[in-house]
Amino acid sequence: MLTERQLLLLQLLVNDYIISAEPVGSRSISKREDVHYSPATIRNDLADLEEMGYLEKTHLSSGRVPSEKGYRFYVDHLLSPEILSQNELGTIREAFRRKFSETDDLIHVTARVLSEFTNYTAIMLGPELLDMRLKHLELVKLSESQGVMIIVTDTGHVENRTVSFPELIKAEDVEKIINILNDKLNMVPLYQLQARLDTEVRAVLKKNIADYQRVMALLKDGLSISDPNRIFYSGKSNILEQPEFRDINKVIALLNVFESNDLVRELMDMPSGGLHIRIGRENKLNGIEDCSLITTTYSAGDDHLGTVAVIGPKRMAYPRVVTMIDLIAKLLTKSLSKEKSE
Amino acid sequence: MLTERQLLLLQLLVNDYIISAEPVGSRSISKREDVHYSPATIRNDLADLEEMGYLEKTHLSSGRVPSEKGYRFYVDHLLSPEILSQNELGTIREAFRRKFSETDDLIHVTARVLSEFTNYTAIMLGPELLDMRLKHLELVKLSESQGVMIIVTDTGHVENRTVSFPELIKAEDVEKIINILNDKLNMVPLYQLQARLDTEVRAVLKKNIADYQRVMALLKDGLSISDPNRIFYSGKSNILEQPEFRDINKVIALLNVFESNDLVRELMDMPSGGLHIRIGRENKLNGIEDCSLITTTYSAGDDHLGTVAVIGPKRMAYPRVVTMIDLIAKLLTKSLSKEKSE
DNA sequence: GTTAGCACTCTCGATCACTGAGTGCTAAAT
DNA sequence: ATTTAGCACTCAGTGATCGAGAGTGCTAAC
Repeated sequence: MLTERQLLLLQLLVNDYIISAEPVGSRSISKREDVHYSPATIRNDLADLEEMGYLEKTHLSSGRVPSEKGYRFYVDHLLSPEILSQNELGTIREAFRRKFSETDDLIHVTARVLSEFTNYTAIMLGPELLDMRLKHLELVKLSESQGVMIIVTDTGHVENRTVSFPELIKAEDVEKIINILNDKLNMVPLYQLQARLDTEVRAVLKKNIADYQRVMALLKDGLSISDPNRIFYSGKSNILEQPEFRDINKVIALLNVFESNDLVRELMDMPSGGLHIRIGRENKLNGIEDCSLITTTYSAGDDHLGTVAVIGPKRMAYPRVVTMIDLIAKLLTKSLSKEKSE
Repeated sequence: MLTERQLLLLQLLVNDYIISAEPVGSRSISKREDVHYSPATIRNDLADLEEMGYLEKTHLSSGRVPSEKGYRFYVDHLLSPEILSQNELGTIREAFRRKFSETDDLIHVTARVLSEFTNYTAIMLGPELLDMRLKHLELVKLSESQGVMIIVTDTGHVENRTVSFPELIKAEDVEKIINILNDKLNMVPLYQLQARLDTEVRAVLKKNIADYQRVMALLKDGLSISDPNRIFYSGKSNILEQPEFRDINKVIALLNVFESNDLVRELMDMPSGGLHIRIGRENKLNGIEDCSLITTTYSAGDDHLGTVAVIGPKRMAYPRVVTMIDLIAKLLTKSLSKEKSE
């Protein structure tokens, strides 16, 4: 168990280190106004904390730096969210007040605000596409042989894919097909589309459409939703201003992670909704051992949850980021639900 | 005027420097098998080339490095495109052979191939949205008050935006409106949509729809195309492996440029189609004084031109990149036109 | 339990000498 | 008239050395 004083010292040390990025020594802690222990006393406690694994030294006679265990303890027990100034709060609220013509737009703005107010990198992950339901289908012919299949989901998300038309299909037939589909597949979850095509649509098509087998092929093709949800970033270069990223190789490793959507999706995959903090190696992913990730979820109507995250160095301003990401996820949720029901 | 030997030396020196990234000395040039001049002779010529502004020294007694003027001369007069191995050619062709469900997909793959085979960063800029023509409009109601407006262009590009519905508008009315719009606005360039709404649609709506003023407001809103064309990147981290980017500040400057779509669009704006090479400061943009940019255009049917670019250090493997970007732009054009007319 | 004092460790920056690569210039060779 | 050999000179980079400064651990006194 940690003594009161040790708790205090750990907290002060982490706070200090977050700001300075330099190993913190006993003397500099003891100089603070709110501390009236001598350097020697502090040294003893720091030595204990180090022995217990909460602190580390960069070399034999340096000041201390929090270990991952230390950060973990800090965020679990010593973290008090930062209170934002009225000023900042106002600016952020203002950013969400304007009208957004596209959902993508709103997501972009959210990412930008988050990265600008934290000075780290913001990552936005849309809700799982496959969980959405079909609201409307449309098939537009572009030329004799090519067309676009458009899928609108219940959240207002729009997917599109190019399809090649069987030759000589008639315009009325296209209309008929679309009507059948919209009738039969309304509000079906996207991941079931393929299956329902066989069970519910095939028979009707057979009855109504001449060349129904080719049409089925076209539909199968057009309704294959493999496309994963999109990922947006903002402030990628912010993280580079952190002193821990003066080493180019770390930068390369990090940017490589960002370039792989799969990795990022894996990285942001959390066991439940709400706020999560992953520190350093707790992220099971090469290249970001020196980063911390804070995620939370936002909702895009009903139970469609998206994820918003901030990634920065382990030495992250946790109090501020926690407050910020929480606020911004709530504002985003509000904006999205307003769009739906206003 | 440059002598034969000077031309040769300039070419050899640039080629050498492109590979080694180190200042090139007279001795190392003279050691090549295809050169039989002594270091002293070469030194004299290099001194002349330097005097004429084609070469520079990093310090008084260092080897030479090409100046921007030197690179310019090199690409204008000494550049012979690299011939790709059958092997590489095959792999690249193969990548374009598979089926793409979305145009975006194809663009992504193009960017990836280009960055992987050049080891620099690829940038893809879609055709100007505003030049496209309206092929099909759709208005989908999501809830009582919200809907999605979908715009399909003649190239198969799909745009969408959320709109708020006037209360109590009837489903048949929505259908009527859409029919009118599709009738009146077919093949109108997107940049004219707003204007045509007033001149051609207003009167018809007035006759047919009860609450026509509110509907007009909705349409005005939904048809405002301000959204600029999208930009894709691939291999952002490749460029960081170049020794000239060991300085973090250059990296930050470059990534900042990448984060601003406006800047990148400005950067890639060329006076004409076809291949362009911009070296260093020829790019009028802070942050990329040390980069070269090679762009060319691809076509997405008719006269919709998009731009594809490779950005790397001034010391770029020009012969290879020129060959590569040319090949890939052609393959992309072919894939896009195949999609339309196959 | 807390603090003062002291010897010890390690980093960082400055200085210095040395090496190697490269140049410019002059005079000899072709 | 070119081309080349020879030589003195310049400069970046490396490694060794040194002192200052910050910090620690330990012991003994408060």
